[in-house]
Amino acid sequence: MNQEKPLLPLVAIVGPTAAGKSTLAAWLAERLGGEVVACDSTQLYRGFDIGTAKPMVAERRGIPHHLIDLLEPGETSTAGGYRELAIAALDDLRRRARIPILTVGTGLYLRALLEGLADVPQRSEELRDRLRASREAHSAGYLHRVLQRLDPEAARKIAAGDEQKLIRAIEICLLSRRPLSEVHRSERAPLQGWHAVKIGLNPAREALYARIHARTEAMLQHGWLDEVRALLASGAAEDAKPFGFIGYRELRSVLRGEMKIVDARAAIQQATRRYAKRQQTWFRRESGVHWCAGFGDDPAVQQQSLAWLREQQLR
RNA sequence: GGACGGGUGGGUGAGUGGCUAAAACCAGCAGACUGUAAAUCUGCCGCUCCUUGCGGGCUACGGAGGUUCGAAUCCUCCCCCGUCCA
Repeated sequence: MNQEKPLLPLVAIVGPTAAGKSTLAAWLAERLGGEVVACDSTQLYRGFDIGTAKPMVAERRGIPHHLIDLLEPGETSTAGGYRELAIAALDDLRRRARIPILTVGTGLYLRALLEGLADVPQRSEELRDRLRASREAHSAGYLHRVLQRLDPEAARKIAAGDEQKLIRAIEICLLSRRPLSEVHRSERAPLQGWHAVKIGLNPAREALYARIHARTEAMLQHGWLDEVRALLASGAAEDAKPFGFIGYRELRSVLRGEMKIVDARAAIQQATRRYAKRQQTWFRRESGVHWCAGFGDDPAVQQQSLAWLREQQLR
């Protein structure tokens, strides 16, 4: 049972990587009595600092930052796991009467937090291994045919080549003994007690790409490669999840001698551009976003955001 | 100067007479995505017109000619690039 909580404002800053979300968040937090809550699947990992663009201490302006550095490399972040952590963090902020300001790089996590997730089983590695094994033993399109049998409606929505989503869909059907599409129709539990106001940073594409390129250079100059080397030396498994993140995978190849640093840099910049594009595609559909056509460190954007937030909270 | 090899759409690179606006991959663009999401996947990708169709027109495989019903593919000359010989 959810006890009735008074509705408090929660600010979510959405936008592509390198748009200046962290800067804007700290700036707003200073003026609104807020604290920053990361909503980013990669910043959750301890030790993965430079490449995930975690705000450095100096950039935090003394504002507490939450949901950063909580997982070890060997752990796996998930949308559901993030939701739990975030709800706990929000409860804490509520008690202390501070406004949460989310820096949202991972759209799925925000949605999971705000709208809730369907009540479905968690991932089961054993089942997944078995599915992958039988996939090996069959012809192409096998997983899609399996889902077709379990849940034709879901099968229509997932491409035959999308193994990752097919496996999750089949997993849910099997574990919950119900079709996924039916599960998804059931009620989700949206976040209680918070009223989300969303600000979107949407700088011009070319300018964003230029920033991405420059930021990648800066990250490398600030010792990103050494960070990766140290993480590997500290005993983290080379195939641990965060080593698959943009940049970490390329630099791991450099350390293995499989790639030259200049090529890695170009690959990182390109992967980041593509990532930013996917984020923009996702956020474009996000409802109720107040969009700002600029970077979060732009004073005009900052003033505009603050003014807009004040309007919202006066209601 | 001579001998080979090669010049294909933004890039790499298949293609040796019709099924080729031209494979594949990359880049790019658009999109999907309810527990891996910095992930995964899908569509488009010469120009243009419309009655948006397995539709029409135009342009295209270094350049110019030629052979052929038909050429990126064959022939001739020219221009570039690479390797080797002088």
